Amino acid sequence: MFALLDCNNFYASCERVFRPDLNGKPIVVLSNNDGCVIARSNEAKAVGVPMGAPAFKYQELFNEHKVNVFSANFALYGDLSMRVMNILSTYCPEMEIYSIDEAFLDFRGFDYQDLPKLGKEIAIKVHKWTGIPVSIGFAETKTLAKVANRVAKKYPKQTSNVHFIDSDEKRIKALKWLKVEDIWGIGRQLSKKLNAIGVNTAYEFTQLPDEYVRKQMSVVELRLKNELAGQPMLQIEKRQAKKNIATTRSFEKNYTTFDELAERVVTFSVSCAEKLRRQKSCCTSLMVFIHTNGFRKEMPQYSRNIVVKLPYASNSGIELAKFALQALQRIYKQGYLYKKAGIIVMDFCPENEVQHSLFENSDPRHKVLMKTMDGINARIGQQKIKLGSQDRDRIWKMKQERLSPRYTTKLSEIIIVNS
DNA sequence: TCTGGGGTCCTAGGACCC
DNA sequence: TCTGGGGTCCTAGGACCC
Repeated sequence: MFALLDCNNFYASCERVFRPDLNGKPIVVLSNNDGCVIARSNEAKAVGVPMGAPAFKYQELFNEHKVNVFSANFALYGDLSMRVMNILSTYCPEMEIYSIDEAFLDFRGFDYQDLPKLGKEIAIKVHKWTGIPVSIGFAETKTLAKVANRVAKKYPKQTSNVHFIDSDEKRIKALKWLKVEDIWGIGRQLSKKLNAIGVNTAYEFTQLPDEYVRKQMSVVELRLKNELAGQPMLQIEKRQAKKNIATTRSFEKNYTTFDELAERVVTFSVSCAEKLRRQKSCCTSLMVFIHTNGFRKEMPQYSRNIVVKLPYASNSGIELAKFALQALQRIYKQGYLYKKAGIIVMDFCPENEVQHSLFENSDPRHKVLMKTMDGINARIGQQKIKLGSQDRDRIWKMKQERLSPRYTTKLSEIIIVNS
């Protein structure tokens, strides 16, 4: 049996942990710059706030239903996520942290355990110890565990937040209930295609011939079909080094000059370099992109990206910033209102296996310098040491008007019980 | 006025090799 | 008159996930 544990409305639930007065009340959490809705409590879903809703368009609805609005507080969510995962790791050695609020557990071989009982125990303990409510689905494949999890979420009372698919009857019942677009791995495009040929439920999808799925779709969907039929095709995956790393942001206002964009590009490069060093990789190419606000159709639009191959592998913020700036120079055009920019670093190699070049190499002094900078920033706070070409005063100048305290990671913001 | 950020995998087609 | 068969690597684009 595989289990999938998923935290219910995770970000919204995090906001409730230290604010029990918000239980039963609608909550939404907004993206960076307080742009759009990225999480909703059940009550917020019930009053009709859709996922991804632009906050400014829904202000009236928020007011009308007294929706509690929060800016994303990733320090809090990350810390609570870690606590949840720590508890899970005490139950099962084979675990895959699939996202900030989800984990697969491999219970194959737990033959003498009463898994239904264990599942309930896990759900209760996580809730009790962290304040985060969770749902758990058990089944013979990861994809079916996802399905089971959905059932548990949809029927919390009947299932006590834990659902088992342990017979063919239950499997078929769940698949007949599940809409095809709700299958893990079937998105908007594929469900449109499937609906067009009369396939509306997960069960109907499993009845398609293999060759059809393989030809009309791809091996991924064929794997999915087998998984839904109860044949495990996916295993628990070990945490792997990333193959791409990105730092991209929308700006709080439009930028016009090269210098404004350059500062952002340098800062994003420094951030990518830090992330590279954290996983002990160097990159050998990088992409810079800039674009105007695509939502403002009446404005002149401009959008370009450029990929540059580096002459040598590097994870030095100084070097990446230098190459990124050269790239920016090649794509920047005057006369546009820029809304977003980003850096994506690609083509990695391990930092201790860098192929040296005969003529041009990464400055060896940077290694020591970066280590020192990382050390200082780790000790006294992010971005305390920066490059001269970065804006000294700003951290991420983001609009975050509804930010909750960092209850668990910042001593000065700890909750006061009685003052 | 205001619309997020960060990832992965697969396929088809072109260029090239012997 | 007749024009093979088997590969690899790379890229862009499209799909998906949270």
